[in-house]
Amino acid sequence: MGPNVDRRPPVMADVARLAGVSHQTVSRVLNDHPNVRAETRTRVMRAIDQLGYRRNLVARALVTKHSRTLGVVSFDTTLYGPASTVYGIEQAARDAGYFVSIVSLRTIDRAGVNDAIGYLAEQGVDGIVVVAPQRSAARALDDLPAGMPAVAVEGWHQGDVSVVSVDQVEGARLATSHLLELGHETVWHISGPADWLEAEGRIDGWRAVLTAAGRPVPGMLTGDWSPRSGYRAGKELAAMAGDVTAVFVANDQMALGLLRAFTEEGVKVPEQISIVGFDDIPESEFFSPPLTTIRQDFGAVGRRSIDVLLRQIESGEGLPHERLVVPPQFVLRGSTAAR
Amino acid sequence: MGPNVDRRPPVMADVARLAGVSHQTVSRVLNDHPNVRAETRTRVMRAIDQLGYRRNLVARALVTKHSRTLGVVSFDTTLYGPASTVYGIEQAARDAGYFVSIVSLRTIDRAGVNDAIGYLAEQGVDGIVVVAPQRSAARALDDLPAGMPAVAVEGWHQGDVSVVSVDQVEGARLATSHLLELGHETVWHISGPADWLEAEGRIDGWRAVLTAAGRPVPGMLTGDWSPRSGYRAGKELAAMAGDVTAVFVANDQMALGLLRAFTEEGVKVPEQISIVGFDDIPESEFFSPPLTTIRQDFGAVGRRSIDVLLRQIESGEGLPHERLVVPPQFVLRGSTAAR
DNA sequence: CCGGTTTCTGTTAGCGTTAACATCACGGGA
DNA sequence: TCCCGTGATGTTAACGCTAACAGAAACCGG
Repeated sequence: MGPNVDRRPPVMADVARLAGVSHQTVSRVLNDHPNVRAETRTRVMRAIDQLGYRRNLVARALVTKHSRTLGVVSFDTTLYGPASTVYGIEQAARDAGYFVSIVSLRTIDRAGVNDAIGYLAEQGVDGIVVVAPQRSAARALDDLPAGMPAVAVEGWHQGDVSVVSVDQVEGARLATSHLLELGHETVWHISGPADWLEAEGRIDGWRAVLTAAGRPVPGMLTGDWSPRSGYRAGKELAAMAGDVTAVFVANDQMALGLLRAFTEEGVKVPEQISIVGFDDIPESEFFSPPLTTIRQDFGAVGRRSIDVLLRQIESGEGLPHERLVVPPQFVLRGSTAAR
Repeated sequence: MGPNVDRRPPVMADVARLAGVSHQTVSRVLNDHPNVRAETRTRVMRAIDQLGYRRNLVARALVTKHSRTLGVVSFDTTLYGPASTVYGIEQAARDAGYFVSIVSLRTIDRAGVNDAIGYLAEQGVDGIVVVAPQRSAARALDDLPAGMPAVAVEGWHQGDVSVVSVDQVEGARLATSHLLELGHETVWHISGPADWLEAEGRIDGWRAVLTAAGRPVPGMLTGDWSPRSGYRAGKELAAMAGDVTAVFVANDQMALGLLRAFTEEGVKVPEQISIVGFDDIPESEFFSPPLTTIRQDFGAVGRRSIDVLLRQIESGEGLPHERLVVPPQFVLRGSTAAR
């Protein structure tokens, strides 16, 4: 059927020939250049979908030096937090007309993050978002390729890179004060793993409220974010019987483990012990009892980070680095009660 | 400091000049071409990291016609299932030396999936994985760009595209038979939403076991995968008092909602009603009681789909389309008991 | 009806890489 | 000694697109 029997996909020149114009005119039509006669435009358009032509963005990127692709480096996108953040990033990027190329690290360390950034740079991304919740990962941002726009999410700030994050310290404050206001003498804390910035922020907020109120700061248990580690901590706490009346757990999954351990040990929540979690995962509302927790708006974090990044890209570098903080939100449910 | 004070990143020609060779030789070194003298190779290498040169993969893709990038189209990567699948895909792809470009759809319909595929095709991906758990989305695969390697995950098979999925029917069989073996007269089912292929498969397996055993097939309740919808179903079921003794719930999140509703209504699990879930999310083990469920190995699904896709890409089309099924696994915990 | 805009379209020259072919030096067998 | 194969390198021409400039056609006021 006609001249188009060969396998090779059509290129601009083919469209041009069919429409009886130059390839440049086709380019103009595709890029909404104003100076094209309406009739010419429709003729080109007709040729385009007659041939099923799609423009080759690789060739375009080569000459414009913009790929309209953003790189995202993240850690274990199986977890609710990272997954939601990346989702927010992807949505915001696509709304702005950008593609998203993802590198999801198994283990997160400086070298791994650096490699990932390197790959993305070779691939020609216009900017990079690094979801770097760990100290070691955050440090990798110090040696970004020169002139590469970048944003750190939940990252640590010191160098010259913008950071968007939820105010962890404030979240921990909300949780701890709530428990004190209910009349508890002090609040125990099950923290996240050591190297994590979020874990540190939550510890800081918890400790700050306690000392400001002149309360004793109990020894702290450390988990790894998993329900299982919360379960182990719960067993330990349950053994301490009446000493413990209130616990602030660094995330909802560990809180679930705690709840389970308490159920097994016959400890009643919230009658004997009150619990506050962190994150507000979709399940929390249906725990037994429903979990009082601190909500993080991961979607907002993702969107804001793209805002910051695009502003950097489109203004052609030179912008001062920003530090954007998304406020956490207290969510009252059934796992806390007055002492 | 020397000639390299300008901002423009170095290109192959710069490296060539510094090493005193032609740009083609630099290309040869970079591509591990055998015919390069060892001494020349090291000279080039030295020049490369002296200049901090990185090769421009966009230019490379333009001439080779291979971007070494794979496209992934998915739906709500906030959910554990899709998130885990995409994670598996990304890991497998990177191990094979491919990048992954993701489009995560808010709502999934034929037009949306088609657009996404179109964008990815323009961007020059070498192949596409579509996580298409809905009938409507699966149909979009019928009009893939000609010659574009593709794989559907959890998709529907009829046209000429390979499919990788967990055997939903078998999973539902395992769940239902387990409950019958415990002596329950029949098994109720809370299904997933109508258009979803996974929901359909689970209904089929459930119904098949029931009719094969000559048991009555109770009316079916339908949820939307969310804990809340499970909660609503749980309230309904609780109202039916002694009639219901066993429930197979189409996913773990809804099972959690069910558990919560039963707790509120004073229905004891597993004493009065046994429950089996589906997915085995990390939380299930710590529900009260720990949930008996059917595990889906999402990571394996992701990896297998990349296997299939790469085989297609690297053999230069023409391969027969495959249908790969990953077996589900029964996980016995505490939410089921003998009648 | 003429010079000077303005609008439309075409021509040419890259972007940075790899493919294909050309060249050159070297070594070994006839 | 000559010739030819082989290995190492260089030269040239794409890849498909946009930018920059050039030219033609249409328009306008004096």
